[in-house]
Amino acid sequence: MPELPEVETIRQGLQAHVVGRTIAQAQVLHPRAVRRDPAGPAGFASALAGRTASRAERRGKYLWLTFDDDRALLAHLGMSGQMLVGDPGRPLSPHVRVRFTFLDGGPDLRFTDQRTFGQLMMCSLRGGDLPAPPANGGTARPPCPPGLGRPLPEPIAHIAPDPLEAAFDPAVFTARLTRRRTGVKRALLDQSLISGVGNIYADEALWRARLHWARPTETLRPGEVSRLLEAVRDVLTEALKAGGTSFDAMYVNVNGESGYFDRSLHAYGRAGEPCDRCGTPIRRDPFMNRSSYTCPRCQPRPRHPHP
DNA sequence: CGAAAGACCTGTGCGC
DNA sequence: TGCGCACAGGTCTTTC
Repeated sequence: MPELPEVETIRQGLQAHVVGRTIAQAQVLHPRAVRRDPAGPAGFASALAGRTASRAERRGKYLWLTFDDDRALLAHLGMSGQMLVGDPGRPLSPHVRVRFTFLDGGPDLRFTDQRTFGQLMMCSLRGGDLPAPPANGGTARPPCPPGLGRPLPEPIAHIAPDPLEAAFDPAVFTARLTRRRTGVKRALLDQSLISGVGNIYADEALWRARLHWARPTETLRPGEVSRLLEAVRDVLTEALKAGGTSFDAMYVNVNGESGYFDRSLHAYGRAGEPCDRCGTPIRRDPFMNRSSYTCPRCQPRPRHPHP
């Protein structure tokens, strides 16, 4: 599943292979892929024809291409979304939802999404200081400006900063987290509190921080919160490092199910296998219509778990 | 505002 | 063989 590290890898791929090229045509092959775009499939397509992206940016699991008039193409990959760049003549797989061709006749871009939870939409950028134009039409600006208050797509104004961006404030996060009345894993998955973390990396971070998923947020001590935050940062950074080389060929397979981080997983999906720290079998619990994996010894259930 | 449940999707693997 | 069902799970919407 594409979480922050996978989405960042894709962003880098789009920056390298799509930014700076002029779109000839955007073909919507499945209307559900643009269901949130108020202009509909035809409006979406006509809004993109002839445009040239200036940057590829990301917050949490969202990524977007910016254009020079404060409009943006916003993308979320959902559960199974992929961005594929390759020979425009290759066969069209059945799950391609949107296809972009370019005036240069080079590699096309295909948004492919088996389970159709992902989506694309055109939107406006709001807030922050608008980006200065590139000095000489090149890549003068960093691809993902670290500054506070950078412009964000309007539809994701409610998405909190992710822990790898400069706008992330640990003090603000800590205050908001401990004010919650819920379990710590629910909080980690709440993208309006902290973004970029999904079920896999939530379990991994909790395992590293030795915290149980049902631990009530209001009982977390400052040291535990900083331990958790460090674990989240570490797990995301390491996964990014492990996957960061997968988007450099002409045929670019940028997907979230690559499993390149599988070998490094300590908890997720390891029910019954021995804990890498203490050897106790990892346990699987039902959680929010999915699963949580914990070491019953390293991550003891709290006395008063949040239901 | 915050918390929780339901809806949205489809391919895979399992038991019967 | 074939059928139903649990499972995978991120986000938006609705309800309280």
